[in-house]
Amino acid sequence: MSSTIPTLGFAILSVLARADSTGYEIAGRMRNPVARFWTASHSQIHTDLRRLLEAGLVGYTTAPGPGPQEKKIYSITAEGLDALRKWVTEPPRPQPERDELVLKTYAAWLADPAALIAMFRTALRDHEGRLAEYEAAWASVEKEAPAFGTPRFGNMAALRCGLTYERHRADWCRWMIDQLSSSLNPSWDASYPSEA
Amino acid sequence: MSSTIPTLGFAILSVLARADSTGYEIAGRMRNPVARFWTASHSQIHTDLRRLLEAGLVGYTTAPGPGPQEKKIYSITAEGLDALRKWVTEPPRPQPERDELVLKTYAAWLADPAALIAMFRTALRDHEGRLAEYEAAWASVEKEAPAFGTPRFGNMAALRCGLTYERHRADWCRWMIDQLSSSLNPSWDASYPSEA
DNA sequence: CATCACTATGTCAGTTCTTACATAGATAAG
DNA sequence: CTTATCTATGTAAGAACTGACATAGTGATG
Repeated sequence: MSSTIPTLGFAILSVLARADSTGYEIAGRMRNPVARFWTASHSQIHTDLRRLLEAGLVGYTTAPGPGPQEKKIYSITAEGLDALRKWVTEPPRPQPERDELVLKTYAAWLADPAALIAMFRTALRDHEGRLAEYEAAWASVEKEAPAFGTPRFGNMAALRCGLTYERHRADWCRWMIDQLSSSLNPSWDASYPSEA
Repeated sequence: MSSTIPTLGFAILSVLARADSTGYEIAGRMRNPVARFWTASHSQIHTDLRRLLEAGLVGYTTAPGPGPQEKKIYSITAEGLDALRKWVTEPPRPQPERDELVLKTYAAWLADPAALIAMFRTALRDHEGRLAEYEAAWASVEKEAPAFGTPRFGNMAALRCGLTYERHRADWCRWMIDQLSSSLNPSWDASYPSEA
């Protein structure tokens, strides 16, 4: 084929395979806790929707919209579903690892430990917040035990990854805070009253 | 300032803060296990090095090179070190989460479980391989217990993150394989000999 | 002796993505 | 009554990045 579908295209198809949506709703669904793994701005989603449309992988019906343009409710076509099914089991291409916090960590030896502690505490709070969200969602999905072949199975599987990811991240942040704290006060391990 | 430094610029500075390097060497150091968190192609690194040079954050000396051009050994300037130090403790901007394997997982309910198992087994092998690398590196860095203020502290901290990340990933892949296996053979939990 | 991998720099076309701009109705909060 | 937020679509400039091309010496493998 002349035009290849970018990964975002498949992310869009993955959303549409569950429910017909407007471009705006697709963006929202990708920001939702269970599906927070390929976020994109609405402008990029609109661009890629047009390409999916040209490739015949999606279609749409119109409805009156709030703005000057009509609202377009997109749905996946049979060809789109085929393409998505085929793509799912293809080996993922090696991802470029890009993590700003780890990069900062790599250069952390140059900076002020106290400022670093503050930064990691903020990161820890974020991760703990998301972890709580995921754990609540997990509790309900685990009881349900969704069967393979239903969309809820996909939710559960992605959620499981998010859950253990946030756990690992929070643990690592705590470890960093510990390391940085003991570098501020090297005699922490002596732990006897300072005003004896 | 008119031109902002992209994150890759700081990744380059982080490498140069440890040792003077050619553009080629920077790319290599960013591919190295301990620093696998902001990879980039050499073409992008050359582009950003020129911008860092224009901003006065790096300098270079030349030496005879293998190709038609001279080899340029870059080093970080005092201004570059200042900029890097300042950047390190600034809160990281929210990262766009993009994970192709998790995206495939979200759509996994549409595909063939056997093919998915094969895909996750491959992913598991990759993660276990990197985990073994990281664990070996960790054993040596832990004995050393590098002090804050030395580059080895940065190595240790980044390595720690990579280590627990690969652990979480490998665990998740194993969990996925279990889930998918039991969907293939739903009576696995009965576990009595099939040829009794 | 040929071929391959490694070292080393650079350009260029094209893709992907971000950010800002532009429009506009409904609904809720202050 | 004003302001903000949510719904909803789109354009356009520019940043960031990929992948292919181009050049060329050294050293190792076969």
